[in-house]
Amino acid sequence: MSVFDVLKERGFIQQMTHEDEIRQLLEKEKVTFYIGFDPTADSLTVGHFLQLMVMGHMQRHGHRPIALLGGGTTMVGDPSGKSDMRKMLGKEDIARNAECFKKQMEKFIDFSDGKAVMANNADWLLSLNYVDFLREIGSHFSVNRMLQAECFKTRMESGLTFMEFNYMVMQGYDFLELFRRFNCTLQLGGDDQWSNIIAGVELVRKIEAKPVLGMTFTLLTTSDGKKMGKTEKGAVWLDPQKTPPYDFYQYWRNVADSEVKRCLALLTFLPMTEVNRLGNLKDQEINQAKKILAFEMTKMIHGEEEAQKAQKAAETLFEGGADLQDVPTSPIGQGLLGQGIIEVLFACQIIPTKSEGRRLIAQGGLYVNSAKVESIDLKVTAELFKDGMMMIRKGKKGYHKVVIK
RNA sequence: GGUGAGGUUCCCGAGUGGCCAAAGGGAACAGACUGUAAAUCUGUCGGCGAAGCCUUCGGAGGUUCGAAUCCUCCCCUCACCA
Repeated sequence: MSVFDVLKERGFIQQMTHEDEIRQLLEKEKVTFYIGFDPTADSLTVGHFLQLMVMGHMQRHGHRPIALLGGGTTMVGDPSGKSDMRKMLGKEDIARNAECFKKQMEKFIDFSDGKAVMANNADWLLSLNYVDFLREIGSHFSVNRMLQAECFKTRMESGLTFMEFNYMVMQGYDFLELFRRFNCTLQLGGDDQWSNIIAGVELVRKIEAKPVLGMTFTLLTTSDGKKMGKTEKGAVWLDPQKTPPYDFYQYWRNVADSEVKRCLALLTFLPMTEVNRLGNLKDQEINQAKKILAFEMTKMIHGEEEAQKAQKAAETLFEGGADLQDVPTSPIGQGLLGQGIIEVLFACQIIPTKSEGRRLIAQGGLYVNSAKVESIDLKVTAELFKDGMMMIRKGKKGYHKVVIK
């Protein structure tokens, strides 16, 4: 089975510039391909992870991935699919973010012995000469055509700066550079990158007269079209500092029934027979599939040990048990003893404001050691700490352990 | 640069001198129902609080007993024209 069939079967593929050529190429040759990642934050997200899964599948079938860090393109910012211009990032921030990306990627992709390449488009974009670039590259782009591009559509109403308008040209140029440097003949990316990918494919074909190819993958969205990987706290990050393994596990443990199969196919390496079996479970049974999804993903990203911990903590809290060791914990100082419950929760950042704490108690949504808090006047005393800890439950699933420092 | 339309609480969007912490919708949170799911229903949804107080409607001033609403200047966005 070629990697093309694998990607197709698992539901990755969205659009292709030349379907037959891509299929044949992937079956017959070892292909060097690239996916670009713009370091706009200091951690990758699950959206990036989907791209890394693709890289993983490709690499397993002997193809050579290039992970292209957008040190140059991030200076400009991709307008695709965004309704507003992104805040401009400084060079130092971008470089630091790129380092973070790099470290995280190395956990999933094997970069040893040239099995994969890490590149950064800052290396060629930042030193470009404006006029030379316009003459050599800009002359191959038709503004008339660019304006038709899907990725600018939303921006044609709300406004698009010339800076961002050039993003497509820069990404097109990336492909040309990678083709020249590494004989990279295939660009992959999320479906929001379709316009940018076409730009690159056409540019290389015009200048080099070589049949390079492009293909996009499904975006990680829920069935009603919303982006997945978002929580009330923001994105689901791969960095354990930003999204703790327990929260990460819980996110996937709680995905909607209708997403389970898709997530298993896209975000794990489980064989499709298993994915189909698990994804077709019904009612209560499908919780098994969610546990496996959550465990597998946590394992890939945070390691087996963390995955075990997260799973154990979750089972203890939701299914009963004694081992509370791995539940998220907030330490408090001695000085908070005798204070009101709201003060303590606020200090632990379990509640963002005191008003919200009051509201929570008024609505009966706060529990201390499994007992509903009836009054906002409850004082936190030493008696509430059993075995040195106080269990807080916010709503149905927000568990926190509070311990005294 | 000219002309026109705008900038409202997380988002969309009403509000054009007191009844406005500001309609409605979305998101979010809590409760009921459940399977740590979805859908549905109910409640909450600026902050601090016992009442009450404080901060908010692009920014800075001003008029007024009283301004998101009126005036002045400034900043920004969009459309058409140049």
